[in-house]
Amino acid sequence: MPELPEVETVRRELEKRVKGFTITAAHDLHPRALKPESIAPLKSINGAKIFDVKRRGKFLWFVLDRPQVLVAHLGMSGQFLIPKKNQPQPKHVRAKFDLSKNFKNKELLFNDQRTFGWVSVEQTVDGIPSSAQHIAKDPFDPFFDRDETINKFAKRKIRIKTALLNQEIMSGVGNIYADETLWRAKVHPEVSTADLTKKKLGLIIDFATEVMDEAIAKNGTSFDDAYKNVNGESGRFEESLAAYGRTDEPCPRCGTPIRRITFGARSSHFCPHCQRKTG
DNA sequence: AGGTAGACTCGGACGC
DNA sequence: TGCGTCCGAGTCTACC
Repeated sequence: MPELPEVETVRRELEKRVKGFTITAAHDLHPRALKPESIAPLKSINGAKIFDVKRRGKFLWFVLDRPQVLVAHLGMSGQFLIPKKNQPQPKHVRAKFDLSKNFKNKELLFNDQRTFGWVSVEQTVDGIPSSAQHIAKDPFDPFFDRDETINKFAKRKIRIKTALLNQEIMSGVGNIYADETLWRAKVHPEVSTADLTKKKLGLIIDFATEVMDEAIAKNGTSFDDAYKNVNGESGRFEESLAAYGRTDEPCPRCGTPIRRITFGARSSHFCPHCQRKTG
């Protein structure tokens, strides 16, 4: 599932491969591909040159030679793919962008099996697209404020796992990296933010940053092949997961079998020995 | 108003 | 083999 490290991997690859190209033709090919809030049809960006590819949390957008931006969210299974010649067409293409630069042409596909992803044409405010205005800065943002984020966590009275998934407190973390973060921090996912010291909350932020940084270095996690980079390759962080998806396997730290619980229709994996509810 | 549950989505896994 | 059911998970909405 694409979380920050996967979206950042895609962003970097897009920056390399489509920056400087002009979108000669953009097509949406599925009724839900274009976000209903899009201020214009996709074809309105025909002729736009891509200046840059940016990201906040899990939101991705293309800066164009005009005020509007092309925004994309990968949802659970969205992929940007640039297929090689003679490669079979992916199965769930939701949008297609014909690109051109100096008589060189390529095709950028937005592929999405579960259709939770979308693209849209939007205005920006302070450089951030309208659909991402409510999304908090992620820890890799140069203006990310660690103390402010600690205070935002501390003001809440919710399970720490739920808080980590809340993109309005700190963005980028999804279910996989939330479990990995809490395993590293030795904090039970159901502990209330109100019962954690500011020092501990700071450590949790630091571990989240660390685990996502390591995942970026391995091009992300491809847990179930839903996530692929632009070139079709998988990430290599899965082998480094300590807790997520490792139910009944020994905790890499103490050997106790990893447990899986569910709340809020989400699964949480943790070590019952290292991550206690009390203490 | 803050917190939580539920809806949306669909292909793969699982069970009978 | 085939069919029905469950599962996952980001984000938004509705409800308490």
